[in-house]
Amino acid sequence: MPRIVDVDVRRAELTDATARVIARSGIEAATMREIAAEAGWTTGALTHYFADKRELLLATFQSSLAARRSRRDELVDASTIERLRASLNGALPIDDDRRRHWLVTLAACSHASGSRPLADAQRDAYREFRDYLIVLVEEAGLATGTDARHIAEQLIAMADGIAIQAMFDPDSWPAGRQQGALDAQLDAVLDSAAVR
Amino acid sequence: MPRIVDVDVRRAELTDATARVIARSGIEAATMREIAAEAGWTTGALTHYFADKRELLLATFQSSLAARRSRRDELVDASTIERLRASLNGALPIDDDRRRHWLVTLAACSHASGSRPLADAQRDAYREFRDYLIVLVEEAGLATGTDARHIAEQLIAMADGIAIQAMFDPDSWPAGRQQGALDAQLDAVLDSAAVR
Amino acid sequence: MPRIVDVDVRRAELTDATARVIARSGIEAATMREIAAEAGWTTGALTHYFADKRELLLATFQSSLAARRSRRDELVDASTIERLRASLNGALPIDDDRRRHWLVTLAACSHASGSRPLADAQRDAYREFRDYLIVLVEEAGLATGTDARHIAEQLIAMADGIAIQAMFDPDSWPAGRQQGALDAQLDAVLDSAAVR
Amino acid sequence: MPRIVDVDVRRAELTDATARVIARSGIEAATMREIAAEAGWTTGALTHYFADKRELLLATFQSSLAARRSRRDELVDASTIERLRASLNGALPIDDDRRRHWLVTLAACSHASGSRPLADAQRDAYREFRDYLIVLVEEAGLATGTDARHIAEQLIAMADGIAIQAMFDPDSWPAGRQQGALDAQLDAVLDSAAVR
DNA sequence: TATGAATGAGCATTCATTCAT
DNA sequence: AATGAATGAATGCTCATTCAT
Repeated sequence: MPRIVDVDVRRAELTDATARVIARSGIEAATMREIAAEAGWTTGALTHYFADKRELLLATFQSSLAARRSRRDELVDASTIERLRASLNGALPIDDDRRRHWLVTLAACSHASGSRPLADAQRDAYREFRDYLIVLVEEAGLATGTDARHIAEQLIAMADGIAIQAMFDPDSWPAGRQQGALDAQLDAVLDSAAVR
Repeated sequence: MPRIVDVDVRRAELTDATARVIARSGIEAATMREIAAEAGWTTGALTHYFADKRELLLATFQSSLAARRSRRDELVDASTIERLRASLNGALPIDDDRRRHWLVTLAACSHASGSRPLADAQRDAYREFRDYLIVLVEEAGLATGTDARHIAEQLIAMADGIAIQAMFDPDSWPAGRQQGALDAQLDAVLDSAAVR
Repeated sequence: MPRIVDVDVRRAELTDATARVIARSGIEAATMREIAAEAGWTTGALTHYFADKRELLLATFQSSLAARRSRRDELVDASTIERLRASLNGALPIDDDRRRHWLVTLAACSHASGSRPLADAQRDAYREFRDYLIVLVEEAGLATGTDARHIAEQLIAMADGIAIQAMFDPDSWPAGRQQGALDAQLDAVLDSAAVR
Repeated sequence: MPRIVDVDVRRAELTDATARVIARSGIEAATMREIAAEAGWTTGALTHYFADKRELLLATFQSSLAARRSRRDELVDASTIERLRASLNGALPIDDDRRRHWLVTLAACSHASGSRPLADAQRDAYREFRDYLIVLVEEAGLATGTDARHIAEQLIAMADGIAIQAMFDPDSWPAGRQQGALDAQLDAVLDSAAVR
């Protein structure tokens, strides 16, 4: 039983190391050697936990997604609006973790053309997030059905759109500006939905 | 009297081939051999036109940007609002060209951590687009100064946000849905700006 | 508990293989593939022991020098004059080992213009030999100070001069002729020094 | 008829350029492109004058030898002893031309294992020089027959031996030291021959 | 004659992967 | 479980050579 924990811990160490390497030096520098060195192991050790590199990359991407989800789910006690706001905030690259998540996501995206499982994981993660937001939108009484979906999609677009700009031009987009822009747009959506 | 070749035309053929390979098979499959084969040349020929792979990738990205800009600038005779709408539409992956541009952009993004010139090119392209939109926003009388900038940034966020979703989940985002979502949000922005 | 390998032994195997290839087919034929094949390994294995080709070539040259030095130092019990004679003999290409050493040295020399470490190694090896001979010349009571140095340099010139001729025209210079010429000149030097 | 002169002039320009590149950057840097650039031509032009690289290298070596011979033969009016002294001096790398000749010679030597014509040219050049010296030794009345040959070989060994040391350690062997060492040894040989 | 575009084999090197220990 | 030696295919790139102009 302790062994099982060990394996998961070790896999997490390795996917974290992978994410750090990708974030620091780009996907092309993320070789098995470099990742192993970052994690403090040898290349051979990696193969005990991941059959091959593709699997490691996929696991890294999924681990990054899981971390984002778990951050989001910590707020289970907050109000619906607060959870809405917080889960959108989670999409902004406003700290190292979130910035790393975006870098891993973009790396995965640029490999997705060549890897079906990666493309599927990416699509499913997006859909999971969208569905999560639809529930919140409905819970908050903003809209229902197709309208709720459109609002959820609009909210994701807002957050992702700001995030992409911040990734392209970090100097122009310090954390405060990102959150300010997101809050302003979110307020506008909430207002117009409330009016209706 | 050597064989005369239009260097710019040849370079464009090669960056186009590179973009096609990246879009079709992902950046990791974009080897010099594969690109050469796609272009109908041998690897050695590539080095006549690009010193090395990094230069080819940078040129491919810049060529993709230039194509997007030239599509945008064709509308020089249209009204300000039409040009606004069209230039945002240009950001949506609603046809093969635009979809390819996004794939090249994301590939460049995942390499930017390891390549300063690529990161700079990406940042500059974003700023150029933002500044272009600011002018349109001011021309359209929607806002001036900082407000115009914020609106421009909001518009980009909307378009890029929809685009990213469409890249992650193409099946959920046919061209019509993308444009519908963008138009709806754009109308909301225009309305709220008009009210003020 | 990985496979245990004596790194120094393996490095020596590889530099020996390199020297054999250089001697047999010339430096331009000494490719990583050819060397690996000569050693009975694959190219990838070379990189476990040498970072790159330049390092392998430098190590090969230094190994060749070390072998020559160790042959020389075996005669530690002999008389000074015998050691003098023997160490000069070591410079003549009178057997496969010594001939190979000269070929490696000349190959290194022709690469030295493009490789500072190689040029330095060559210069240092020459100076080490000269200083070794100076000590012997003084020990033998032939001369001291600057005179000892000039005699040492003259002795090296004699040996190297014969060696170079033998390398250029092996057919005219069988082992016996080389040693005969060297002995005759060495005797003349010893005589004239004794007279003084 | 003027064309024929042109061809020889052009070939000489090209072999000179080759020698300069070899001397400056080592044989491995002596690519066809580099040589063509050094000569102020394009690679294609080289093939008009030399069938392939091997032929160019061989011609370069022979041109370097011819230059050395022609320097030697300018002294046709001098005394036998002066011609002896001067022709040995010609072997010392005491100026750029002579130093370049040695670098070309050593480069050729390191390629000779892989090129029979180069090895033959080298051997023949050595024999030609030896025979030239034998004639001078006999003319000078120093010795005849086998003795003359041995003296000639000894003189070459002296000069080449000093030259090799000067090539390995140029800092320790300025022109003056080289000539001083050669003169001293030459005097000793002349004395001992005169005595006999 | 001279160009320089184009070739394609060959190079050093990298890398994911395997496997004996 | 973990090592690291070894593999060998694949990569980016170089280069002598060819050839249409």
